[in-house]
Amino acid sequence: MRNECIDCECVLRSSVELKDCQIEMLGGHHALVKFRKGDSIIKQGVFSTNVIFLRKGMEKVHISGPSREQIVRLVKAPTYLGLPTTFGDKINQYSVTAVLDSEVCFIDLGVFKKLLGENREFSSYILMELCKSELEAYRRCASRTQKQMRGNLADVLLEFSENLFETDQFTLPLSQSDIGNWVDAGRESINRALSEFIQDGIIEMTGRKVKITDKKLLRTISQNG
DNA sequence: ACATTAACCCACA
DNA sequence: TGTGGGTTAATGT
Repeated sequence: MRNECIDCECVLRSSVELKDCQIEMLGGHHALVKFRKGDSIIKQGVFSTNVIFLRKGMEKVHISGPSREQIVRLVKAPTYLGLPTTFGDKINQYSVTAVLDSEVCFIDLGVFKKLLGENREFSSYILMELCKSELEAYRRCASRTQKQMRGNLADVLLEFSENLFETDQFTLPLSQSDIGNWVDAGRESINRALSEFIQDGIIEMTGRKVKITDKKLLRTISQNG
């Protein structure tokens, strides 16, 4: 039987050579699962002993706050999911939900820890990823609290076009109220701001399809906020 | 908050 | 397999 871990990015991406026996171990203790958009992959408050690697798709990471659900960030494949939540605590501290059809691999935490112990490069790669992600979180936190809504919305659009989809034309995977939850705004404000962007010729929209026509202006809005 | 539209499910032909 | 009605979620103002 073919070991699908051999060419999986969870191994390749780290640019780390796992030993054959380590790949074997991974192969024997994982489960590949497909999720449709809207499906919940990690549920806050639920017991978990798996590390999850996202092979394909895009997910929103969200946490239930004092009064409402807060979207923390969006991630796309390939990446690990739930490292902080499975290492830090047996109970998930946040939720992850697919916003596009996705493919994920559940890896037993014990096996994952064993890999970290045996393979120094692998563990330093993981450490690096977590550091980058923490820095990113700090940056976003400062930026989001200090910027006006239009600036934040501009950031979201730029995020989609530059990091997530890498095109100027894409289909929003989130509803407007989700975007509101993301940038701390009501859905109506989002709607109005989007209309303004259209008026100003910055974007074109058909349903959820977005085309960015004036990226420079969008950047300006993002900067002065 | 309200009106309009789109998406979805189900019964029925 | 296709169509109308009824319901709900998303959107626009």
